Amino acid sequence: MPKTVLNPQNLASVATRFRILGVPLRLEILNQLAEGERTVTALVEATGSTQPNVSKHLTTLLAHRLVKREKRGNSAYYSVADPAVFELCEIVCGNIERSLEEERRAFSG
Amino acid sequence: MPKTVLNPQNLASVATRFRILGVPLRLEILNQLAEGERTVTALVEATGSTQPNVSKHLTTLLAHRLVKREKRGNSAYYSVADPAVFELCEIVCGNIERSLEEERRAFSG
DNA sequence: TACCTATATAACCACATAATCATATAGTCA
DNA sequence: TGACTATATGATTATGTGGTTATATAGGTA
Repeated sequence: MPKTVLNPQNLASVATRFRILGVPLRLEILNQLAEGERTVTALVEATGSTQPNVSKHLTTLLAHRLVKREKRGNSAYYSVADPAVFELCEIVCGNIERSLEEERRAFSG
Repeated sequence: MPKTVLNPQNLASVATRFRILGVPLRLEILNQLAEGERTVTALVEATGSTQPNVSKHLTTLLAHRLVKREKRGNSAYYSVADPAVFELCEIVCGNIERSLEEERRAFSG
């Protein structure tokens, strides 16, 4: 199964997608969008970052199709393109938890 | 559920883990290790990269507990620490496939 | 028209890091 | 011991990119 997943043609694409997710602010944005669509302004307030920075990350997320964009009136409403990304985060959290647990056991002997 | 996963304390850890996976050569290494433990030399040959480069990436993967290391004789045998990482790749591939399919549909009308 | 708000973008800086080269370390075997 | 192999590491370079500032664009409203 992994061999199918990681064949040479897909390898770069997969790596790119991981790299996109490897920025805390972008994860925070996606986390906000998990609760529903949000405007840029709302995301700026929620994350505490600057408007150009949030906007740029949204552009990146959009370019890689991790979010969708809908312009209504004066605002741009962003939403998660594929909720499956959250499964990723859960698996990663599971990974980390197991790592830490193992580390703890190794420490405690 | 996503809120639990992406709480502020874990956000940086999760992002880091994604960033570790966001390098093609590291994915290629993990892909090789999916078939079983490998020495550094074997990974150098399989990937076509240089020995110091492979060794450095293995050190990174080890530091973040994505691989395990066992020294036997003159060689170091690396193996995957947590097979769950391959689930990540499958999900990402699913994401990408759906994106491309959507793009294709949008193009074909 | 003019003014306000929301969003995007261009220019720039600073930093992280992937890759390379050279070298060091460590184990094996004669 | 010395010679060989395998692996790790330090120094260096080059490149990518996250963040900031300033500005541009566009829609709404008077």
